[in-house]
Amino acid sequence: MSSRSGADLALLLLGSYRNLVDEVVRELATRGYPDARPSHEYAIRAIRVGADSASDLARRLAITKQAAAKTIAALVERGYVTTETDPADIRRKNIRITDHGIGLITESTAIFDEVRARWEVRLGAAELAELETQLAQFVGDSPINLDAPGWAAGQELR
Amino acid sequence: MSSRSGADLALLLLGSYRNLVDEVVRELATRGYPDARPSHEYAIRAIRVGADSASDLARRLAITKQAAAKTIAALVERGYVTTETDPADIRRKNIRITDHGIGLITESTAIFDEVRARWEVRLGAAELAELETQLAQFVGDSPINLDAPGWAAGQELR
DNA sequence: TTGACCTGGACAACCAGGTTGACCAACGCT
DNA sequence: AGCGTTGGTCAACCTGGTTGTCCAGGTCAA
Repeated sequence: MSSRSGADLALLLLGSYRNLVDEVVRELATRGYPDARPSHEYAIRAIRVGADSASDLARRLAITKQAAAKTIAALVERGYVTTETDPADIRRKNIRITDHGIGLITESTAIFDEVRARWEVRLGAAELAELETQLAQFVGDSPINLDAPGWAAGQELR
Repeated sequence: MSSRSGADLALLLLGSYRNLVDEVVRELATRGYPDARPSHEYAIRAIRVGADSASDLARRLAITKQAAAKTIAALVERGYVTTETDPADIRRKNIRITDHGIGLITESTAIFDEVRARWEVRLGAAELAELETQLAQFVGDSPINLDAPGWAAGQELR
Protein backbone atom coordinates (compact mmCIF):
# COMPACT_ATOMS: atom_id res chain seq x y z
CA MET A 1 0.00 0.00 0.00
CA SER A 2 2.26 2.74 -1.14
CA SER A 3 -0.21 5.52 -0.59
CA ARG A 4 2.50 7.82 0.66
CA SER A 5 3.62 10.84 -1.25
CA GLY A 6 7.10 11.93 -2.14
CA ALA A 7 6.82 14.87 0.20
CA ASP A 8 5.97 12.50 3.04
CA LEU A 9 9.03 10.46 2.22
CA ALA A 10 11.20 13.53 2.61
CA LEU A 11 9.69 14.23 6.01
CA LEU A 12 10.20 10.65 7.08
CA LEU A 13 13.86 10.79 6.18
CA LEU A 14 14.42 14.11 7.87
CA GLY A 15 12.42 13.09 10.88
CA SER A 16 14.36 9.88 11.34
CA TYR A 17 17.62 11.74 11.09
CA ARG A 18 16.58 14.35 13.61
CA ASN A 19 15.31 11.77 16.03
CA LEU A 20 18.54 9.87 15.84
CA VAL A 21 20.82 12.87 16.11
CA ASP A 22 18.80 14.63 18.78
CA GLU A 23 18.97 11.53 20.90
CA VAL A 24 22.73 11.39 20.52
CA VAL A 25 23.19 15.05 21.37
CA ARG A 26 20.93 14.77 24.37
CA GLU A 27 22.75 11.74 25.67
CA LEU A 28 26.15 13.26 25.02
CA ALA A 29 25.17 16.21 27.15
CA THR A 30 24.50 13.94 30.09
CA ARG A 31 27.83 12.22 29.63
CA GLY A 32 29.99 15.28 30.01
CA TYR A 33 29.79 16.88 26.59
CA PRO A 34 27.03 19.45 26.95
CA ASP A 35 28.39 21.76 24.29
CA ALA A 36 28.89 19.23 21.51
CA ARG A 37 27.09 19.94 18.26
CA PRO A 38 26.56 17.41 15.49
CA SER A 39 28.81 19.40 13.18
CA HIS A 40 31.58 19.14 15.74
CA GLU A 41 31.35 15.39 15.71
CA TYR A 42 31.47 15.17 11.94
CA ALA A 43 34.41 17.52 11.83
CA ILE A 44 36.41 15.64 14.44
CA ARG A 45 35.72 12.37 12.65
CA ALA A 46 37.04 13.88 9.44
CA ILE A 47 40.10 15.19 11.23
CA ARG A 48 40.71 11.83 12.78
CA VAL A 49 40.77 10.09 9.44
CA GLY A 50 43.29 12.49 8.03
CA ALA A 51 42.07 16.05 7.64
CA ASP A 52 44.98 17.83 9.25
CA SER A 53 44.48 21.42 8.13
CA ALA A 54 41.61 23.81 7.60
CA SER A 55 41.76 23.62 3.81
CA ASP A 56 41.94 19.89 4.00
CA LEU A 57 38.97 19.68 6.31
CA ALA A 58 37.06 21.96 4.00
CA ARG A 59 37.67 19.66 1.06
CA ARG A 60 36.63 16.59 2.98
CA LEU A 61 33.46 18.11 4.33
CA ALA A 62 32.74 19.80 1.01
CA ILE A 63 32.37 23.20 2.61
CA THR A 64 34.33 26.41 2.16
CA LYS A 65 37.59 26.79 3.96
CA GLN A 66 36.17 29.78 5.81
CA ALA A 67 33.42 27.60 7.20
CA ALA A 68 35.97 24.96 8.11
CA ALA A 69 38.07 27.58 9.88
CA LYS A 70 35.06 28.64 11.92
CA THR A 71 34.33 25.08 12.89
CA ILE A 72 37.93 24.54 13.92
CA ALA A 73 37.83 27.71 16.00
CA ALA A 74 34.78 26.34 17.78
CA LEU A 75 36.53 23.03 18.39
CA VAL A 76 39.58 24.76 19.79
CA GLU A 77 37.43 26.92 22.02
CA ARG A 78 35.78 23.83 23.46
CA GLY A 79 39.06 22.03 23.88
CA TYR A 80 38.39 19.25 21.39
CA VAL A 81 41.37 20.01 19.20
CA THR A 82 44.48 22.15 19.23
CA THR A 83 46.26 23.78 16.34
CA GLU A 84 49.89 24.56 15.93
CA THR A 85 51.71 25.90 12.93
CA ASP A 86 53.49 23.35 10.84
CA PRO A 87 57.26 23.78 11.23
CA ALA A 88 57.76 22.56 7.67
CA ASP A 89 55.24 24.97 6.17
CA ILE A 90 54.61 28.16 8.07
CA ARG A 91 51.26 28.67 6.38
CA ARG A 92 49.71 25.46 7.56
CA LYS A 93 48.19 25.01 10.97
CA ASN A 94 48.18 21.38 11.89
CA ILE A 95 45.18 20.14 13.80
CA ARG A 96 45.54 17.66 16.60
CA ILE A 97 42.71 16.07 18.47
CA THR A 98 42.95 16.34 22.25
CA ASP A 99 42.06 13.62 24.70
CA HIS A 100 38.85 15.46 25.29
CA GLY A 101 38.14 15.27 21.58
CA ILE A 102 38.92 11.58 21.51
CA GLY A 103 36.55 11.16 24.41
CA LEU A 104 33.84 12.95 22.51
CA ILE A 105 33.94 10.78 19.43
CA THR A 106 34.34 7.66 21.50
CA GLU A 107 31.22 8.43 23.48
CA SER A 108 29.42 9.72 20.42
CA THR A 109 30.18 6.57 18.45
CA ALA A 110 28.98 4.44 21.32
CA ILE A 111 25.73 6.35 21.66
CA PHE A 112 25.08 6.30 17.91
CA ASP A 113 25.54 2.56 18.01
CA GLU A 114 23.28 2.22 21.02
CA VAL A 115 20.48 4.03 19.31
CA ARG A 116 21.02 2.01 16.18
CA ALA A 117 20.87 -1.13 18.28
CA ARG A 118 17.50 -0.05 19.63
CA TRP A 119 16.28 0.43 16.08
CA GLU A 120 17.61 -2.98 15.25
CA VAL A 121 15.51 -4.50 17.98
CA ARG A 122 12.39 -2.92 16.60
CA LEU A 123 13.08 -3.74 12.97
CA GLY A 124 15.16 -6.86 13.07
CA ALA A 125 18.81 -6.99 12.13
CA ALA A 126 18.29 -8.11 8.57
CA GLU A 127 15.65 -5.51 7.93
CA LEU A 128 17.75 -2.63 9.26
CA ALA A 129 20.71 -3.81 7.23
CA GLU A 130 18.54 -3.85 4.14
CA LEU A 131 17.23 -0.40 4.91
CA GLU A 132 20.76 0.86 5.11
CA THR A 133 21.64 -0.79 1.83
CA GLN A 134 18.66 0.86 0.20
CA LEU A 135 19.48 4.27 1.56
CA ALA A 136 23.04 3.82 0.42
CA GLN A 137 21.72 3.51 -3.11
CA PHE A 138 20.20 6.95 -2.98
CA VAL A 139 23.24 8.49 -1.43
CA GLY A 140 25.71 6.41 -3.35
CA ASP A 141 25.27 8.04 -6.71
CA SER A 142 25.89 11.38 -5.10
CA PRO A 143 28.94 13.03 -6.66
CA ILE A 144 30.32 14.13 -3.32
CA ASN A 145 32.00 12.25 -0.51
CA LEU A 146 29.85 10.29 1.86
CA ASP A 147 31.40 11.14 5.17
CA ALA A 148 30.28 14.72 4.91
CA PRO A 149 27.10 16.30 6.20
CA GLY A 150 27.27 19.70 4.60
CA TRP A 151 27.49 18.99 0.91
CA ALA A 152 25.98 21.70 -1.20
CA ALA A 153 24.81 19.25 -3.86
CA GLY A 154 25.28 20.21 -7.45
CA GLN A 155 28.06 22.62 -6.74
CA GLU A 156 31.38 22.62 -8.47
CA LEU A 157 34.70 22.32 -6.76
CA ARG A 158 35.87 25.10 -4.60
CA MET B 1 26.14 -8.09 7.31
CA SER B 2 25.23 -5.17 9.42
CA SER B 3 28.74 -3.83 9.67
CA ARG B 4 27.49 -0.26 9.49
CA SER B 5 27.73 2.06 12.43
CA GLY B 6 25.07 4.25 13.94
CA ALA B 7 26.91 7.32 12.77
CA ASP B 8 26.81 6.01 9.21
CA LEU B 9 23.10 5.48 9.51
CA ALA B 10 22.65 9.13 10.41
CA LEU B 11 24.62 10.19 7.37
CA LEU B 12 22.60 7.88 5.15
CA LEU B 13 19.35 9.37 6.37
CA LEU B 14 20.55 12.92 6.00
CA GLY B 15 22.11 12.21 2.64
CA SER B 16 18.96 10.66 1.27
CA TYR B 17 16.90 13.58 2.45
CA ARG B 18 19.26 16.11 0.92
CA ASN B 19 19.40 14.27 -2.36
CA LEU B 20 15.64 14.15 -2.55
CA VAL B 21 15.04 17.74 -1.55
CA ASP B 22 17.86 19.17 -3.60
CA GLU B 23 16.45 17.47 -6.65
CA VAL B 24 13.04 18.98 -5.99
CA VAL B 25 14.40 22.46 -5.46
CA ARG B 26 16.51 22.25 -8.57
CA GLU B 27 13.62 21.08 -10.68
CA LEU B 28 11.27 23.67 -9.20
CA ALA B 29 13.68 26.37 -10.26
CA THR B 30 13.48 25.25 -13.85
CA ARG B 31 9.69 25.24 -13.71
CA GLY B 32 9.25 28.85 -12.78
CA TYR B 33 9.87 28.85 -9.05
CA PRO B 34 13.53 29.78 -8.75
CA ASP B 35 13.19 31.34 -5.32
CA ALA B 36 11.32 28.53 -3.59
CA ARG B 37 12.97 27.12 -0.50
CA PRO B 38 12.02 23.85 1.17
CA SER B 39 10.78 25.70 4.23
CA HIS B 40 8.43 27.66 2.02
CA GLU B 41 6.86 24.50 0.72
CA TYR B 42 6.34 23.05 4.16
CA ALA B 43 4.86 26.29 5.38
CA ILE B 44 2.44 26.60 2.49
CA ARG B 45 1.37 23.01 2.95
CA ALA B 46 0.66 23.72 6.60
CA ILE B 47 -1.28 26.83 5.69
CA ARG B 48 -3.26 24.93 3.12
CA VAL B 49 -4.41 22.37 5.64
CA GLY B 50 -5.61 25.00 8.03
CA ALA B 51 -2.92 27.19 9.53
CA ASP B 52 -4.50 30.56 8.92
CA SER B 53 -2.48 32.86 11.16
CA ALA B 54 1.12 33.28 12.24
CA SER B 55 0.59 31.86 15.71
CA ASP B 56 -1.33 28.98 14.24
CA LEU B 57 1.38 28.24 11.73
CA ALA B 58 3.96 28.39 14.50
CA ARG B 59 2.09 25.77 16.50
CA ARG B 60 1.71 23.46 13.53
CA LEU B 61 5.34 23.68 12.50
CA ALA B 62 6.48 23.55 16.12
CA ILE B 63 8.54 26.70 15.77
CA THR B 64 8.29 30.05 17.51
CA LYS B 65 5.74 32.52 16.27
CA GLN B 66 8.53 34.94 15.44
CA ALA B 67 10.06 32.37 13.12
CA ALA B 68 6.64 31.75 11.60
CA ALA B 69 6.18 35.48 11.07
CA LYS B 70 9.49 35.66 9.25
CA THR B 71 8.55 32.77 7.02
CA ILE B 72 5.22 34.37 6.23
CA ALA B 73 6.96 37.62 5.39
CA ALA B 74 9.16 35.72 2.95
CA LEU B 75 6.13 34.06 1.40
CA VAL B 76 4.36 37.38 0.99
CA GLU B 77 7.47 38.91 -0.53
CA ARG B 78 7.58 36.15 -3.12
CA GLY B 79 3.89 36.38 -3.82
CA TYR B 80 2.98 32.93 -2.54
CA VAL B 81 0.52 34.15 0.06
CA THR B 82 -1.21 37.35 1.09
CA THR B 83 -2.26 38.49 4.52
CA GLU B 84 -5.13 40.65 5.52
CA THR B 85 -6.34 41.55 8.95
CA ASP B 86 -9.28 39.56 10.19
CA PRO B 87 -12.37 41.77 10.35
CA ALA B 88 -13.68 39.75 13.28
CA ASP B 89 -10.48 40.02 15.29
CA ILE B 90 -8.28 43.00 14.55
CA ARG B 91 -5.22 41.28 15.98
CA ARG B 92 -5.24 38.36 13.61
CA LYS B 93 -3.85 38.50 10.12
CA ASN B 94 -5.45 35.88 8.00
CA ILE B 95 -3.22 34.15 5.52
CA ARG B 96 -4.47 33.29 2.06
CA ILE B 97 -2.55 31.32 -0.51
CA THR B 98 -2.32 32.98 -3.91
CA ASP B 99 -2.63 31.23 -7.26
CA HIS B 100 1.14 31.44 -7.46
CA GLY B 101 1.36 29.65 -4.13
CA ILE B 102 -1.06 26.99 -5.29
CA GLY B 103 1.07 26.56 -8.36
CA LEU B 104 4.14 26.09 -6.23
CA ILE B 105 2.78 23.29 -4.09
CA THR B 106 1.15 21.66 -7.10
CA GLU B 107 4.44 21.54 -8.97
CA SER B 108 6.35 20.67 -5.85
CA THR B 109 4.06 17.77 -5.04
CA ALA B 110 4.38 16.50 -8.58
CA ILE B 111 8.16 16.66 -8.52
CA PHE B 112 8.39 15.00 -5.13
CA ASP B 113 6.26 12.20 -6.48
CA GLU B 114 8.35 11.94 -9.62
CA VAL B 115 11.51 11.52 -7.63
CA ARG B 116 9.83 9.04 -5.38
CA ALA B 117 8.71 7.12 -8.47
CA ARG B 118 12.28 6.94 -9.65
CA TRP B 119 13.30 5.52 -6.30
CA GLU B 120 10.47 3.05 -6.59
CA VAL B 121 11.86 1.82 -9.86
CA ARG B 122 15.23 1.19 -8.33
CA LEU B 123 13.95 -0.44 -5.15
CA GLY B 124 10.67 -2.00 -6.14
CA ALA B 125 7.32 -0.76 -4.98
CA ALA B 126 6.94 -3.17 -2.11
CA GLU B 127 10.42 -2.48 -0.86
CA LEU B 128 10.01 1.28 -0.88
CA ALA B 129 6.68 0.97 0.87
CA GLU B 130 8.30 -1.14 3.52
CA LEU B 131 11.12 1.34 3.89
CA GLU B 132 8.60 4.06 4.50
CA THR B 133 6.78 1.95 7.04
CA GLN B 134 10.03 1.36 8.85
CA LEU B 135 11.00 5.01 8.87
CA ALA B 136 7.54 5.87 10.10
CA GLN B 137 8.25 3.77 13.15
CA PHE B 138 11.18 5.92 14.08
CA VAL B 139 9.36 9.11 13.49
CA GLY B 140 6.06 7.84 14.81
CA ASP B 141 6.95 7.86 18.46
CA SER B 142 8.04 11.44 18.18
CA PRO B 143 5.97 13.63 20.46
CA ILE B 144 5.53 16.33 17.87
CA ASN B 145 3.44 16.55 14.75
CA LEU B 146 4.66 14.80 11.67
CA ASP B 147 3.97 17.37 9.01
CA ALA B 148 6.61 19.67 10.41
CA PRO B 149 10.25 19.97 9.44
CA GLY B 150 11.52 22.23 12.17
CA TRP B 151 10.62 20.46 15.37
CA ALA B 152 12.92 21.31 18.19
CA ALA B 153 12.62 17.86 19.77
CA GLY B 154 12.31 17.63 23.48
CA GLN B 155 11.04 21.14 23.90
CA GLU B 156 7.96 22.09 25.80
CA LEU B 157 5.03 24.00 24.36
CA ARG B 158 5.52 27.54 23.35
C1' DT C 1 -18.85 47.36 33.55
C1' DT C 2 -14.63 46.81 34.92
C1' DG C 3 -10.69 44.57 35.84
C1' DA C 4 -7.53 40.34 35.17
C1' DC C 5 -5.85 37.47 32.16
C1' DC C 6 -4.85 35.22 27.70
C1' DT C 7 -3.52 35.66 22.77
C1' DG C 8 -1.71 37.59 18.16
C1' DG C 9 1.69 40.17 16.52
C1' DA C 10 5.89 42.88 16.25
C1' DC C 11 10.60 44.81 17.47
C1' DA C 12 15.33 43.90 18.62
C1' DA C 13 19.25 41.24 19.44
C1' DC C 14 21.39 36.99 18.91
C1' DC C 15 23.00 32.27 17.23
C1' DA C 16 24.69 28.27 14.15
C1' DG C 17 26.44 27.12 10.17
C1' DG C 18 27.06 28.27 6.24
C1' DT C 19 28.18 31.62 1.83
C1' DT C 20 31.07 35.38 -1.38
C1' DG C 21 34.65 38.22 -2.12
C1' DA C 22 39.05 40.29 -1.41
C1' DC C 23 43.42 39.75 0.22
C1' DC C 24 48.16 38.35 1.74
C1' DA C 25 52.11 35.59 2.88
C1' DA C 26 54.42 31.46 2.09
C1' DC C 27 55.55 27.68 -0.87
C1' DG C 28 57.29 25.38 -5.20
C1' DC C 29 58.58 25.03 -9.67
C1' DT C 30 60.84 26.52 -13.94
C1' DA D 1 64.05 35.67 -9.88
C1' DG D 2 59.47 35.32 -10.93
C1' DC D 3 54.84 33.49 -11.16
C1' DG D 4 51.16 30.65 -10.11
C1' DT D 5 49.17 27.82 -6.52
C1' DT D 6 47.94 27.10 -1.78
C1' DG D 7 46.71 28.05 3.38
C1' DG D 8 44.71 31.20 6.12
C1' DT D 9 42.13 35.41 7.52
C1' DC D 10 39.00 39.51 7.61
C1' DA D 11 34.56 41.27 6.58
C1' DA D 12 29.95 41.21 5.19
C1' DC D 13 26.04 38.63 4.33
C1' DC D 14 22.25 34.82 4.29
C1' DT D 15 18.82 31.31 6.17
C1' DG D 16 16.20 29.68 9.52
C1' DG D 17 15.83 29.64 13.55
C1' DT D 18 16.14 31.42 18.97
C1' DT D 19 15.14 34.70 23.52
C1' DG D 20 13.24 38.42 25.57
C1' DT D 21 10.27 42.33 25.76
C1' DC D 22 6.33 44.72 24.80
C1' DC D 23 1.61 46.08 23.50
C1' DA D 24 -3.09 46.18 21.69
C1' DG D 25 -7.06 43.62 21.29
C1' DG D 26 -10.10 39.97 22.83
C1' DT D 27 -12.45 37.07 26.68
C1' DC D 28 -14.41 36.02 30.77
C1' DA D 29 -15.81 36.46 35.56
C1' DA D 30 -17.35 39.12 39.45
